[in-house]
Amino acid sequence: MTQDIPDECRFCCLHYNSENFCAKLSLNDLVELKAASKTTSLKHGRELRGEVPRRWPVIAITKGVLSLQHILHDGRLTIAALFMRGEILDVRNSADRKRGKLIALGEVELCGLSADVFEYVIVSNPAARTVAWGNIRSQAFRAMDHASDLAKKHAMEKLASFIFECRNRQSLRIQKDKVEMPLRRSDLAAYLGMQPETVSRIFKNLEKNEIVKVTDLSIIQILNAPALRRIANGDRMGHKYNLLHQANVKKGKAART
Amino acid sequence: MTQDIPDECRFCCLHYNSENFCAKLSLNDLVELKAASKTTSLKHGRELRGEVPRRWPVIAITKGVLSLQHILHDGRLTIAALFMRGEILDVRNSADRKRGKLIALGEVELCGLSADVFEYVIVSNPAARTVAWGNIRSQAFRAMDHASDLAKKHAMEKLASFIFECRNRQSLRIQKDKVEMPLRRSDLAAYLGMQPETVSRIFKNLEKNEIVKVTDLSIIQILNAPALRRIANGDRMGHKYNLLHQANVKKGKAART
DNA sequence: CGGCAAGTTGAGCCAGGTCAACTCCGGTGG
DNA sequence: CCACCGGAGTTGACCTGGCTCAACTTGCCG
Repeated sequence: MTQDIPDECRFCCLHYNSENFCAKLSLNDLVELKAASKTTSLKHGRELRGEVPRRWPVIAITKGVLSLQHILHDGRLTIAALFMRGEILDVRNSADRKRGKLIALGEVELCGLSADVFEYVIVSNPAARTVAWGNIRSQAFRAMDHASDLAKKHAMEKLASFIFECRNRQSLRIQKDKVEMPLRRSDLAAYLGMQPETVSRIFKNLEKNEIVKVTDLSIIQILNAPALRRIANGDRMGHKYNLLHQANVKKGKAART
Repeated sequence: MTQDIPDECRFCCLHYNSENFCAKLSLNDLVELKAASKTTSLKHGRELRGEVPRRWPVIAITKGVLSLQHILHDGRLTIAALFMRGEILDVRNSADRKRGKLIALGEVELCGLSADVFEYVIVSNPAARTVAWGNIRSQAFRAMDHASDLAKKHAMEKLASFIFECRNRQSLRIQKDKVEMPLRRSDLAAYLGMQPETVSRIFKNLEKNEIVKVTDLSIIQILNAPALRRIANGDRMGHKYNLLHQANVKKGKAART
């Protein structure tokens, strides 16, 4: 009896994109994994919880952006990490850590995999293992990069870094110099550890200096990539743009040396 | 021909601590892995580079603290992550990412493992695989937690969180209420995204409020754990301690409600 | 005991947070 | 078709936590 690729998989980026996990599977394994999986979708702002993460704790994002949110006692909210299409998030044993909630930013579709079958695939298929291992490693290193951005960069530098992060992560590029930001301003602020007001001001400033152009609130066109790169890397030269308080300057405060 | 546990392994925490990677290995595998490994030590401030990370890219920390440092163009330095005794750090393919340097904080000893033999063990030994996978997952989640701390917490809250992080990570506890901080103040500041001066002021403040007592610059005694916990969690109540600028208060600024 | 690095203390300042008002836009129903 | 509403984003004015710079103290090593 010959089996065929399940329809849901055929049009799923984890399968048709040859670098992703499911693309590495044999037909048999794919069918088996599919049988032990559960697809769901989440609307903006909804939390992923309940049966899905408990019974299918290896979560492959097939569409949209899933965020890991932490909330402090007094209500301050941060987005600790973003998970985008093609990534696999392993939430096994997440009960024992009282870590944050998984909240959808925009429309999210995902495919929960059974831990047992996932484990079996990891052992039997070296290519799939390499992809999965590389995936979690890049999550770790990305989180570390992000932590170091938050630690020492100024608001404008963080935003510049994030534009590049988006560019690197997005699978489908619309146009060479355009980057899609699949987040609302307030979520962006929560991820970068700043206020929506500040995000707005920084974008305005970057536009005034003709470094980027914001077309659609979620599409950023990079006009001056080298300058943006310098800002992201914390070059002192970027400081000449760092004029959030232009008003003060106009009011007559002396320009710095 | 009967083999014995290699001496170096016998007294290594990765082996004698039953939760760690090498403890899960059969004697044969242990001997084989040892044969394909390379131990080194690094003095404070030295970078791990050259042959070791290239030829033995799976690095098990057996003693001390290794840091991943990022440096911005204008010299600002951050510690993106800390790797402590018992942890395994996988730096395969780290060439293709222009990510930071691995710098020893204090005396570090480590055991570099060959990628091939490590991979073989991962496949053949489920218990070892679970440990290694769990290890990298906790690195990822810890980095995310840290990122979210850096994003929204105040200096005192970050420091309080870090005291708990140290307590949770340290293998050997000296005394119930004492935590060892295996970092110098300036490294601590680099990890928490603040200035050494600020770290100093915060410690002074915590001592004045009898929440902790600093005995040895690297030993912190927790006097009031619930209060420290509240501060770490961002409870508003913590604000009553948040008086870095006591001078201003003394000078007559009105107390807040 | 002398010299250097690490840590501490003080004074002043500024980047970005806070608060409040306003604009923009998509959806809804009369 | 337009008036209304509510949430997201923007703008302005002001304030403050923590950075900066500089001077000082402490601890460590030869």
